[in-house]
Amino acid sequence: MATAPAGKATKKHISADIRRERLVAAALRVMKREGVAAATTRAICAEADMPHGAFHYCFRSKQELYAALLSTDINIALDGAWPAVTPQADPTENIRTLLRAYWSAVEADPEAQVVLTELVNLALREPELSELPAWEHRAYLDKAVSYLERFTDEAHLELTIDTRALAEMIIAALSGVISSWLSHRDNGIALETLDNFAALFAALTRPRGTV
Amino acid sequence: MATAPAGKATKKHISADIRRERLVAAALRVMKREGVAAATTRAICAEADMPHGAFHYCFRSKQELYAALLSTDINIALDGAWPAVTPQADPTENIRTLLRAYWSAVEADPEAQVVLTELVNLALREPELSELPAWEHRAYLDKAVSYLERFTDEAHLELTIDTRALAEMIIAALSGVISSWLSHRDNGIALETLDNFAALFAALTRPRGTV
DNA sequence: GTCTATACGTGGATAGAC
DNA sequence: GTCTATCCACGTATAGAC
Repeated sequence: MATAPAGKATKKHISADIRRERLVAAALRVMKREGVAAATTRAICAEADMPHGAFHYCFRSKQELYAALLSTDINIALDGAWPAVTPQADPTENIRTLLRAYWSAVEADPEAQVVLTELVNLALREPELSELPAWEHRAYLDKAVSYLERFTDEAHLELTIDTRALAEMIIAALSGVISSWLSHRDNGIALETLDNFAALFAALTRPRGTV
Repeated sequence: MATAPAGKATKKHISADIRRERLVAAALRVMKREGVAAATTRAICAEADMPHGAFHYCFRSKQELYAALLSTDINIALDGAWPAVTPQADPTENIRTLLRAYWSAVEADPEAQVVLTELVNLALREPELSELPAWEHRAYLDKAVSYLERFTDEAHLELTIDTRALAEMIIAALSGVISSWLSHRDNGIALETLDNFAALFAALTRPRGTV
């Protein structure tokens, strides 16, 4: 921030932080376009219009870049996917809205999903990165739990199943549908399956106070 | 088969077919142990106790090996996972048995699942292999459909939803639970989630003839 | 801090002796 | 058919001039 007066540098002087951001963004573009395997340090630097040497004074190693991608950049797109509750509407409709909101984020940027699965797969093999998928899963789970709490609260419902257990099912349904979609690439089937899941999940709610 | 009299070869003479099988098996072992990325042609040949040069007169390219793995070797482990129906038992129990049978195949060889997801991911990027995941998905779907038909027939039930749609949900639930499990590695949660799904899916059945 | 040039290892694939 | 030796491209990472 306040450390770069940038006086009389012979070459362009860009703060390392900004360079990091640009490299991460460039990496993501390359990965979406050509796959994680094709995102070599050379390709990433070229995409970011930087010399190859820049990579290693922004990141100590390539794993550091993977970590940066997994911990920040990817999930952002899905952070806004937890919609408002409409108390007067059907439980089914509310949950369907939830699942559809998530799905439309996927549909809006399918390549990001492919990259995400590739990165998670990669991370599961690297001991230094293997906790990131676990964190990510827990983050999603917590998001789902707090949505369900908000939902049951505002719609005056209660669950006939443990909240966390239902959240786990929702996450599984979402990632399962995505996984199937990656194979068949049929948006209609994916959406229909999610709608069917919504109806099932709604059956696990009842008006509060009902015995 | 009948083409190798193996007369006076100076070096060991093994039919190319057998070599292929051994290489595929060796590749799978290496992949389970160290990941798909580590399964180089050299590592595979070393694992199979063959010289490196053997690889390329058994397979034209490495992609051919990937294809062989994806189309035959991996799915076999899960082929036996569709259990018998117990007509006198609960629908929930029958579906739970189905999901649990699949899951126990996963639990028996978790590394195989990791490898499978890695290979599918890889195949999704290679145009020449990208149809294999689609085929695999359809194969699972068909298996699930025929199980459901057998199930509803033998247990005198009917479905309140399209058979194929339910099959799609079952596949999604299974792969979703696996995907979550890859992150948290908690067998208990996975099994519990599957049991919960079983109860939900059973709610989509009713005794035949009921209006 | 920035960039060029290079080191060093390893990948898939092949040529050519046996 | 089989195996050894080699080719060539490309990966990450670093040394060292500016």
